[in-house]
Amino acid sequence: MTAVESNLSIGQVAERTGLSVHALRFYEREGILANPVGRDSAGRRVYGEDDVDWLTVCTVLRAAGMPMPEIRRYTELVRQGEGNVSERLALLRTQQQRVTEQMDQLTKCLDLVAYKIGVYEDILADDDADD
Amino acid sequence: MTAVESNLSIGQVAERTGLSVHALRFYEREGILANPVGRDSAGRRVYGEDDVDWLTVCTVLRAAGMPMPEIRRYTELVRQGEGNVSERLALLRTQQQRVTEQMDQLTKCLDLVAYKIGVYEDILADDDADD
DNA sequence: ATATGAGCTAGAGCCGACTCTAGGTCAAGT
DNA sequence: ACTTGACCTAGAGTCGGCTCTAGCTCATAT
Repeated sequence: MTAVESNLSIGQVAERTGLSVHALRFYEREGILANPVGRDSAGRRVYGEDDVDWLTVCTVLRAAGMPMPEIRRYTELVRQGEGNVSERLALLRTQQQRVTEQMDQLTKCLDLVAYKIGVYEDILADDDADD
Repeated sequence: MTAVESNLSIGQVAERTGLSVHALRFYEREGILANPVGRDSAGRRVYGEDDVDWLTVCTVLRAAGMPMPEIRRYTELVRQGEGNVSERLALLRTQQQRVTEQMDQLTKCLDLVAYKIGVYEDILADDDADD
């Protein structure tokens, strides 16, 4: 059994994932949780360690620009279980490509910026030499 | 003399830079052009080759997440000419750091995604073997 | 008993960076 | 003469991803 129930409050999950409590509620509404979040007797959310793990994956994907609808779709597929591996694969490959494209752009920018920094550093060095 | 006046229309600049004509007008309003764009007798914008060059730099910076206000500031400094090299340097170093941070996140995501793709590929391969 | 703090829902608001619309000018082609 | 197409301005609208507010319920500490 993989029932790792550590019974975390939304605040604790926020702390662990770096997401705000607002964002966590928002993510739930958006269907971005592998298994529906439980509630205690007072209606408060009760998260498990596995939710934290899933949310951590999601933050990595989000930070790399994967759009919410795709994350939601991926979440649905995971929730459904077996038998949809090729769709999951397709989503991940799309993301993989998105990431490599961004990398290219960042590299381009880094080259440009490094070059310009070099130029400006030289100017400053020459100015100092003039003193 | 560096007056490279090729007299380009906004449409031609859009084509060359990949920006929309809307975006070009927006950028002008935002002060994102090294030298103020000229107008012809009918009030139409007339760009030079150097504007295209500058806009190209800007798109690279934008694509790497440099915010408009910083691009505007950088543009102002370039417009002012000499004597503000260290502020330019500071802006570029900020951008350099922003870019490397993004790279880290993308790398993290790429690792995760590549790992998961591997897992799913194995599953598919096993399924095929079962046939 | 009451104040504090964490949580709840539904829904409004915000921010950045465009994008689009309305209503107009102008030059060239048919 | 008139249509087409590229351009103009001012300003409104859009979209994604949160973020915040109002008004509420609880449990715990003083």
